[in-house]
Amino acid sequence: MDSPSAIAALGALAQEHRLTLFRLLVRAGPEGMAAGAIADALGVPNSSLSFHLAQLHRAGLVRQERRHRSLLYSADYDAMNRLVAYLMENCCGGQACAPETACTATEDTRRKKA
Amino acid sequence: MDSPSAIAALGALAQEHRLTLFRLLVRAGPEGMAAGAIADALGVPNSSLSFHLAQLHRAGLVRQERRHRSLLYSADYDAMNRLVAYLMENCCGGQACAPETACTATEDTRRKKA
DNA sequence: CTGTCATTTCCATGATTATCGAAAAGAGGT
DNA sequence: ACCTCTTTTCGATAATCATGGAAATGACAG
Repeated sequence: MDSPSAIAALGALAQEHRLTLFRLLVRAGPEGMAAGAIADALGVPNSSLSFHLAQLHRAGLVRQERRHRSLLYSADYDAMNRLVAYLMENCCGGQACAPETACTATEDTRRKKA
Repeated sequence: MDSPSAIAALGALAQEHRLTLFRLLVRAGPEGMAAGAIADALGVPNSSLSFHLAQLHRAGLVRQERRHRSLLYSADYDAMNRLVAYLMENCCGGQACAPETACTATEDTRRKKA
């Protein structure tokens, strides 16, 4: 993870609707949710939601996949973990701290479920 | 951690200088750094740096403490950990994932060092 | 090929944010 | 009380971002 990517990701999350949306997708798991279902859940107009989804997608935090007529969006756990690791990098000069823990729903888990 | 606090924290970090600054303080450890030393390290004018430090402070990510004539700023590891936990909350519906790891330089560590 | 459903793009408006020089404010030391 | 060092506030400018209705796009079923 480099600085511009981290800034893009943090900026994408630093907005009421997008933060709610991302956390919704984190809870939803690797299967994700359709754009319409998300719009219903958040009570946000379609055009606004599309804008926010695009922001999260460009920031690399969210994946897009077509299923029938819908677009399924899902949280990218790897990206989230990389972002967290970047924030905590060399914490305390690397002496006392070594977090490195992450959400375990990686690509492998996803393939199993799918 | 509630949503407005998380948005404030994420927004504070979503800026080139502030992200660099926060990571600098994370590396610096619980002792922190003086505002002037930070300005030198980042090559940012004093007035700009003060603005960014205030943003991080209002977002609760950074602590302020006077030492002689200088103001020492240090990263608030607890706040960082709470933010990360908020992001990953109920990951995958709480089934496969339970990260919960954090930087260990908490207040106790700080008191020991000080 | 046509109709329909799901989603995105366009566009104008209003709101927030970053920048940095100059001046003010706060804290010690003497 | 005064001087000096450190940091913050002020203020104007430029840039970026959020919003939502209307129109366009893309995908599938019949």
